Amino acid sequence: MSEMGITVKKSENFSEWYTQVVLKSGLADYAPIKGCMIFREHSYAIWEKIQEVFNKRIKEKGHKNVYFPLFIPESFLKKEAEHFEGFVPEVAWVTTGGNSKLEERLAVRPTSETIMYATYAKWIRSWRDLPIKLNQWCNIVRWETRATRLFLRTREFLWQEGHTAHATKEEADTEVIEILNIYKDLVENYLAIPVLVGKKTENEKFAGALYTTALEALMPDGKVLQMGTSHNLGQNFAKVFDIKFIGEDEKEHYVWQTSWGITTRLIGALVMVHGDDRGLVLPPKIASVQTVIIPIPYKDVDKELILRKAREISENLQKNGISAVLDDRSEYTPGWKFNEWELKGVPIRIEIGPRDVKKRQVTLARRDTIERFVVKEEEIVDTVTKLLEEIQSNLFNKAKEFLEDHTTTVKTYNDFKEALKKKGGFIRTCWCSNSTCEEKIKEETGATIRLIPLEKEELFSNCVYCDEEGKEVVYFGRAY
RNA sequence: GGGGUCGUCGUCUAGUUUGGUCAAGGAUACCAGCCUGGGGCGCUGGCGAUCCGGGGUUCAAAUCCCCGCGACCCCA
Repeated sequence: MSEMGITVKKSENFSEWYTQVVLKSGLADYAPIKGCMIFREHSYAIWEKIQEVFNKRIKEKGHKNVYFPLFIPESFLKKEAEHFEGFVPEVAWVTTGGNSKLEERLAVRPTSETIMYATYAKWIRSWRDLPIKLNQWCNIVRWETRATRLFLRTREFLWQEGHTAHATKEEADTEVIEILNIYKDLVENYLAIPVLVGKKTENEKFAGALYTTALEALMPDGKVLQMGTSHNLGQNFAKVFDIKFIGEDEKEHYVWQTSWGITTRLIGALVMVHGDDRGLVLPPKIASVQTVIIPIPYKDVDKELILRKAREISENLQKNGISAVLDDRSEYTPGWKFNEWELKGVPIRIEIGPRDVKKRQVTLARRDTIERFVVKEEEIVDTVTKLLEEIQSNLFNKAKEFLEDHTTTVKTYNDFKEALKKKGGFIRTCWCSNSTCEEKIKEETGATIRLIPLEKEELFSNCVYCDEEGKEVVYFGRAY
């Protein structure tokens, strides 16, 4: 047996399993630069699917896509002090152009607030210029010094960053929540990954924001992964970049801004949450190939007949909006193909051999459960359509169950530590809102407050750390 | 942030402990030819590695020492 398949079990060595799935399924490869990766066809197709879904949703809301420069002058980055402090440790700098040293060094964007907002200041004069609702899909560089992981933490990654400017705080608040909801819909209904949504604490918020909201998902190893963020920037950037408008009241006002993003990290989450010992398992709605048809020809039977049937099925599926690939490569055996497509996570496999042709049927195999059954020819489209939906919801439900199983409510610090150690996951508890307690807990356990739920939950105890009066219910966890 | 492991044909690896047997062995992939086809099938032949890079020790280095580069794992 070769080393082509996954050689470790997800349950036995999660890290190693993850790396193998990513590499062997053809999602990604290492680049010859430390901490950088290659997004191969398979992962880029997933990214394009994410783009497709998200673009559609924000365009419906009136957002437009743009592209701003990769380089940001140092002076821009420095304008908002908190923002600069937050990002400077991991900024990559361009100091030389050709043979000449630059007068002012340029940051390779770690995020584009500053370069975009310098321009917003130029564009905005009147309340009639508002709101501005722009988004860009681009690459980002953050010079990580910590250990990097494919998709999860790399020095360069792809993302989408939305940047809006509004006349009032209320409008900005609404924007933040609407985007958060679009993210939740994308992640839960397409990627089939359940999330918790909420607000970040002061310690965890975006550098320079008024407040940050986020989606957090639970990975099978009990660690928490942030799946997207949406910030209300308040007027912090408006004040330093001088983004002002004359309102209907004939007075001068600073704009209220938001920014929000999701990254290619989502693909890493997809691998971790749904993958199994055979490789990737893709939710049908995000899979670029939803069905693969594998003809099984024998020497003594009419190969053409089988192929013709296979083609017919493929066309029929595509006519009905189901993506299908006919794998008619004669140089590989059916068994070989089964393994390859399973590794790549294709939701449904359709086998068609002499047995099937004779009985006017096909054999279906679903990737999520590895079940196999026979379907009559005329029922293929209906069955596949239903099965795709079923796989989609099955994946979500399984992940949801895991999330619920691994969310523990505690009242005491001892229970907190025990739950974290034994199960990991989310620890739901009460907190006094004092950042000292938050920091102490982080120091002692490595867990941080991932979220304060948007809809306030009813208090049930004192602060889990200091035992002073509890002010809010929060969710702790160890984050990636 | 702390600790550990590792780097040998495209890939996975044997060899490193104890320097000489290594002009580096195997498997897989790849190429040619057969055979096949409902789970990575089989047979024959072929191609393929200045042992991650640099320096040092030595009569002799894949093996020992130093520096660098890169990757992985574990813990917080």
